[in-house]
Amino acid sequence: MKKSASIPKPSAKDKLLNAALRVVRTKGYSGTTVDDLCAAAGVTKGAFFHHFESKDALAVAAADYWSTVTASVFAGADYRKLSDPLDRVLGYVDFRKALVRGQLPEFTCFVGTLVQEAFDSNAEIRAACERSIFGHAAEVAKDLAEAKKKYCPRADWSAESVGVFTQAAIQGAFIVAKAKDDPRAALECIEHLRRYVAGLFPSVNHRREVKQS
Amino acid sequence: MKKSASIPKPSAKDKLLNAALRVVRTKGYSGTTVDDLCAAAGVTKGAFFHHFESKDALAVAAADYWSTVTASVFAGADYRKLSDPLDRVLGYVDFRKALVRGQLPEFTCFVGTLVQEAFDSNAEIRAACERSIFGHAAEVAKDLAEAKKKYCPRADWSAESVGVFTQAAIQGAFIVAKAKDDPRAALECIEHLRRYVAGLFPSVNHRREVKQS
DNA sequence: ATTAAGATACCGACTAGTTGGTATGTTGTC
DNA sequence: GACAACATACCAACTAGTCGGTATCTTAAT
Repeated sequence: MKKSASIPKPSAKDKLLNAALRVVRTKGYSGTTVDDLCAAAGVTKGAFFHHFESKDALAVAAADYWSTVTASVFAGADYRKLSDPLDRVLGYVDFRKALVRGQLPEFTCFVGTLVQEAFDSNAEIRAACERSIFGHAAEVAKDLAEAKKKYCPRADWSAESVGVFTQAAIQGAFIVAKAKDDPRAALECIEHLRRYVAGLFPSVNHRREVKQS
Repeated sequence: MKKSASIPKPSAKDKLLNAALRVVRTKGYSGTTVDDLCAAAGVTKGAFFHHFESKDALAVAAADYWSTVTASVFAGADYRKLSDPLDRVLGYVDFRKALVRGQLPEFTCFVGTLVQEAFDSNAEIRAACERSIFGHAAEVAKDLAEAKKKYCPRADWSAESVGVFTQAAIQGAFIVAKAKDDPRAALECIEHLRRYVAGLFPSVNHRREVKQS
């Protein structure tokens, strides 16, 4: 769609999408005005409505954008290089912990925030959030399925379902962290998630947590 | 604060609080207007601002109201009568599953929805949500602490932390259900939570799930 | 190489409708 | 008649979206 070589300077569209991720996670979707987004992106309203039909259309685009941004973050993470699938699964959870840094709006989930507000009012936004969350869950489930096949093929849980649960637990971790205004609350929750996932492989002598860079 | 005997007919204040629980869970907090709330409650704007200083003040009151409503729901549930603390803990999780019925806005968490939007913009709302979530988590932690003392006093997890995690997992379950627009996604997540909690007591031969009325 | 012509990207003043909140009644009860 | 509990009318600020306009980039014929 757009040549990415030579860094042509960020377009208003890109700036608006990035601004949306930041501002919406801070103020919520309804609480974010189009003017807020334009100001944060450093563009005008004309630019906004040149690139997006409506505020809701931007939300859909931003959710899809979030999917690609996060996909590349996880694709490039160190734990992906581990050869053992269970190492990758636990490495994923540890990586999620490592991502909990800085202020809350910097590490919480854009689509998780968005879907809370839009699930009932806009079907297209909800669908975009579903793609993002369940697409990511499916990636986690791939490693889970491999690990299950290798270590406990007869276990009575499905990789898909556990993959979704990892996402739920992490989303919930963000909510309690917001309620307490303390990122450490999220970390403790993700610790429990890790313990649960490790416990799904009772035959394995669990290695220690892999430190993330 | 208010005498509850003899059912004197619902005041505008009560109607507004109940309307807030319903409407905010459907449309989100910023997406809900004062007029929406007045219409849903069947009262006028004058009544609204007679009882509440501002929309934000109503949010705080509604969060505290949510705390009392939910506290009485759980206090009156059958699982509370079980004598064994671990039975009560697992009965709690099963009860949470049983509450997942009807449309999404009917069983999702008011304060979970609210804090997502208000954690950064209004400290009093956030604090009210913290009281609600962590107060409830502490109730769950009471039974967890008793169960731990009875069955595995030397286990390396704290009842408080697990109590908070139960809330996180349930909040996350609601988010994935909203994303998928399917309550069953929440049920599957709560199943995983149950498996995790049960697994914290490895010495116990786990009984089957208690059916809820 | 120049130029004409169209397309794309962007600007910012403007508008119609909405929003939280206010000012001023009215009603019933002690 | 004083006070609480509402109701009605209204407003100033804000909000999503529009619209006429300009700058720059693409294409292709000369």
